[in-house]
Amino acid sequence: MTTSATPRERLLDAAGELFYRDGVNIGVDALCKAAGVSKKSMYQLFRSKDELIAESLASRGPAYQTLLQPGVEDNDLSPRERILVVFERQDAMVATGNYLGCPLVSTAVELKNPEHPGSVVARHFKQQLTDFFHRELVKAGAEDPSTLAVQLTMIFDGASARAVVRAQPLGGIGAATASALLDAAGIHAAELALH
Amino acid sequence: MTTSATPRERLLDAAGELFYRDGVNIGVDALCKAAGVSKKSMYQLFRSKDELIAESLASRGPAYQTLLQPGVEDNDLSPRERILVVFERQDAMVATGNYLGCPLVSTAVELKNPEHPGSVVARHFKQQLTDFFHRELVKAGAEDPSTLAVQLTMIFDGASARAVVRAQPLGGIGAATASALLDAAGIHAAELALH
DNA sequence: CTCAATGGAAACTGATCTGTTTCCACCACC
DNA sequence: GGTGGTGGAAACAGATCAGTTTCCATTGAG
Repeated sequence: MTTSATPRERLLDAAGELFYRDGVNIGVDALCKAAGVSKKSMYQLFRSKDELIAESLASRGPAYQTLLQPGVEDNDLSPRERILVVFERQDAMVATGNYLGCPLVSTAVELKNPEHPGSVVARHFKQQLTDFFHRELVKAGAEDPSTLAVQLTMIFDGASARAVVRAQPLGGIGAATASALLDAAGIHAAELALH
Repeated sequence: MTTSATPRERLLDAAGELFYRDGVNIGVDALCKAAGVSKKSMYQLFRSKDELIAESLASRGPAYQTLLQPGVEDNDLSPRERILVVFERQDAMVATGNYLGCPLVSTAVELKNPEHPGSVVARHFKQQLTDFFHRELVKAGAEDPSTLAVQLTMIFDGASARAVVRAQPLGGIGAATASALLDAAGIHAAELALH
C-alpha cells in the first residue's frame, strides 16, 4: 500500500538501510514505521528481530558484492585490475560521505556474538569477497593465492575501518596498499604485456 | 566501599570493560551495578553516559597503546621488529578468545556519529598508533613513512576486523602482511646487518 | 452480495532505557 | 556530641524496547 513492493520486500529494504545507518539496536517500531508495515505483519514474516537482521543482511549481501566486484562485462580486465576495481569502488563509496563501514563487519562488531544468525551471514558474505580475490589470484598465477586473498580482504576491511574512524575520504590508500602487495607477489600491472 | 578504588576509577574500569564486551548500548544501571556505584554518583562524576563512554575510552587508551607497543626496555629491537611486535601482540590477544575487535574501531562503528565525544577519542588514539609506526619508519629510513604508517594501521585494523568476523585466531596473517609491506618498502629484516 | 484472508493501527505486556530525585547511612572534622 | 559532605539504595519520570493481541478496513473469490 505504501509502495508497490510486498511487505516482506519493504521490510528487508528498510531493515537493510536502518540497521546500517543507525545500528542493529534501532527499535522494531521505527523499522516497521519506515517500511510502512505493521508489527503484526513483521512478526508473521519473521520469527524475531534477530532473524530480520540476518535476512536483511543476506538480502543485501549479493547487491553489495556486485557493487564491489566487476561484472561479467568487464572480462577484458586483467585479474589485477579486477581486484583493484574493488578498492576503487570502495574509495568511491567512502567519498560519498554516507559510508559507515562495511555492513558485514559493522554488523558483526555490533552483535558481538559470532553465533548470532546475523554474524553467520556476515561471515559467509565476507568469505565470498575473499573467494573472489582468490579466483582472480589463481587466474593471475599467484604463488600463494589463499594467503594473498586473505591479505587483500584485510586491507579492504582496514580501509573500511579507517574510513569510519577518520570520517574522511580514503584518497586511494586502499588501492595503493593492495597494489603494493600485488606487486610484491609478482603480480604486476604489466603482466599481460610480458606474456 | 566495594573496592578500594575511588568511585570514579571503579566506574571507568567497569565502563571500559562492559562497553567493550557488551557494546555502548549497555544500560547505565548495569554499569553502575558492576562498578558498585550509584547512578546518583555517576551523574555527579560524569555529565552523561556519552561523556562516560569517551572518558572510559580515554582512560584505557594509554594502557591499550602500551599493551601493543614495545616499551622503552626494548630499545635493542630494530624499528622493523618494533613494528612487527604490535602485530604479534595483536595476534596473541586474538588467540585468548576474548578479543572483540579493536576497542577504538568498535566504539566508532557503534557510535556511528564521528562527532560523538567517544568517536573523537577513538580517532585520537588510533592516530597515536599511526604516529608510532611513523616514528619507527623514520628511524628505519623509509622513503614514504607517512603513507606506510597509514598502511600498517590499516593492516592492523583489517586483522582486527577479520578476527571479529571469523571468531578464530589470526595465525600470524597480520604480521605476515605487515612484513611483506615492509619488505616491499625496502625495510628488510637484515637491514641492521647491511649498515 | 457474502465470505474469508490480508494487513495496517494501535493498545497492551513487562522489561529496560537515560536521567533525576529523595532519603538515609556513614565518616571525618570540630 | 554535633555537623557537613560523600555516596549508596531505591523510587520516580517519560520514553523506548521486543513481542502479542485486538479490532477493523480493504480486497479478491465465489
